[in-house]
Amino acid sequence: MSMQRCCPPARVDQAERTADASLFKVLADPHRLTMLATLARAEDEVCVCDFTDALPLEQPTVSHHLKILRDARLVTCERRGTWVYYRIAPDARDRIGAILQSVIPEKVLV
Amino acid sequence: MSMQRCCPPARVDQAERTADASLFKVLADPHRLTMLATLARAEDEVCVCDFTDALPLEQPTVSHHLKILRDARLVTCERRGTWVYYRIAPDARDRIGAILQSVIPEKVLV
DNA sequence: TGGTAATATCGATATATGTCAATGCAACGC
DNA sequence: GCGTTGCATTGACATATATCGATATTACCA
Repeated sequence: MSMQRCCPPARVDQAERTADASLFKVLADPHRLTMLATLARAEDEVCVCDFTDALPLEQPTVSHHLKILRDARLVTCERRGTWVYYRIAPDARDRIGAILQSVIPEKVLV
Repeated sequence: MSMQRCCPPARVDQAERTADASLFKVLADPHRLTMLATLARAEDEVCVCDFTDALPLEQPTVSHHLKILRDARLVTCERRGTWVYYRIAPDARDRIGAILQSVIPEKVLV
């Protein structure tokens, strides 16, 4: 007897997920998460020097991570004098939440 | 005049974020997101062969990605005969949502 | 104008990651 | 047992990423 198929073929999701994966990639570093958590909890903006002081990273590395967060538009920045101040983007959480919802939709009880 | 400090020093978040970052790393690949999205939408379980058929990846690569999802306990699997069937872990969404909440807490309107 | 301080960028390097061919292993049918 | 099929593992390789020293840039102050 010939082997039967394993099962009715499942529909594999066809949505393009490259951009979503890219955003998760931005989140896939503990120091960037620390930066985001700090910015999310800050009353106001946070100076780059605070990160440089507090994180176990050299200044170019801090700057590198901030650029990745900027490019992903999860944070915004503003220079005042020699200093640069960062804020979390107002829609940062919603953007991540929306992606999570699109990948694993919340089951609503009927 | 001497330059003043940039600002009252901000408290940089001290929580350990390595494990959180690791979970986001698991999500930081478009093919793994496709697998999760497929499993999340499946009525029931999904056979590995469906992924091998539908994704533009060779079988060892599919197996590699599934192992990463397994190790992160975002999916479970069960062998029946020659075939192996995967399911999304029941707490997958909640675990990711909890991390998002811990990094960027939702602002509750007062 | 010249010096200093804060941040960004560049270049180099070590490590991590995605991919696949080759191989191993388990289960099935004959 | 033997061949076949589905999936996992291994090993190799190319690319991506985190990190840092060196340097550039910008703004301030004397």
